[in-house]
Amino acid sequence: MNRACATPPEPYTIGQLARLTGVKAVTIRYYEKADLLPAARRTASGYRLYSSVERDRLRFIRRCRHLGLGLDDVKALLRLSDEREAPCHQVDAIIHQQREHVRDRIRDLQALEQELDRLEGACRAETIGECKIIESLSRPTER
Amino acid sequence: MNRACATPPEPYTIGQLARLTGVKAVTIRYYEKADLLPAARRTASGYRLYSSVERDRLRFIRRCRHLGLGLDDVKALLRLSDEREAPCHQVDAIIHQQREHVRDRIRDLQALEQELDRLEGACRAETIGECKIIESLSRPTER
DNA sequence: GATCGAGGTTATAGTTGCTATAGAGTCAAG
DNA sequence: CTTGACTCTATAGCAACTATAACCTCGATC
Repeated sequence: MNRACATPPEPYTIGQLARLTGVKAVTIRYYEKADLLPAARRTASGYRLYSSVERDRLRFIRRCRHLGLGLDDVKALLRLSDEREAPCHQVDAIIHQQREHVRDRIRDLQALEQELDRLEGACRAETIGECKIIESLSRPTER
Repeated sequence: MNRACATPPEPYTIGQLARLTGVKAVTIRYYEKADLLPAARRTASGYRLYSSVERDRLRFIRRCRHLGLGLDDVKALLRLSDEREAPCHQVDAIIHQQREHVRDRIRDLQALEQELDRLEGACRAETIGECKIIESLSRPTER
């Protein structure tokens, strides 16, 4: 039997939850400590036990992280997602800000890419003494 | 007199070097500890003293960092830049790899941007209960 | 000569989001 | 009853700094 195939019955151990969500057990414990997950119920011997509630919460977290959101933003979204009557502009704001963030980062990286392109095309030499790359990196600048 | 205007005479204190290179004094000390800079000469009272050699080295480092290179790569480039007779294909390789790296990262972020665009356009609701963003983040997935 | 502010020194802890390690206990199967 | 997979805790490490504390030094001013 492949244990990855069948969905185990509730409650889940931390390893089962890890397999169900794609979040490693160590990371789950870390999330608990970081207050993204409530302290888990325990067996008599101290093993953590989880239900589908935590499973869904973890999947939510994983999706947020996949969007590049920081844990603080994830925490905010988790809190917000529980208040179904609250206005959702705060949710919009977090996503919007993240988009701006990503956009800026892309622009930065594209500038970087150009610079690296330029640099990579520059070296036609055999030795470092003649290498345009090193030369370019060593060239004096205003500052 | 604005101390940022006139270039101070050598030797430089750490603060002067910081102003000359745009690298903060704390970071300069950090670079020394991280072996990117040799241990500085000191005054009788223990102040670090620098010359134009370190100034140029720091500018080199700053340019590399600006290209997104890690300190290990910077260290390698610094070492290579001193061997003027050595072949420069290792230099090329570092720059090339970094370009690949940046390219990959851009691709990742562009996918992210699309996803965030989609998400941001989705919410037409007033309350979180109806918010498509939260819904989208909560939706069950295969894993 | 006392004092003041700017600048220097060290060592240590914090940042982010985990990951790795050590050393121990638990559980189900053979 | 032993094996092996799993779990527990606590601690340290990663990258590349940044922040803090507590102290020392320098040049100028009163």
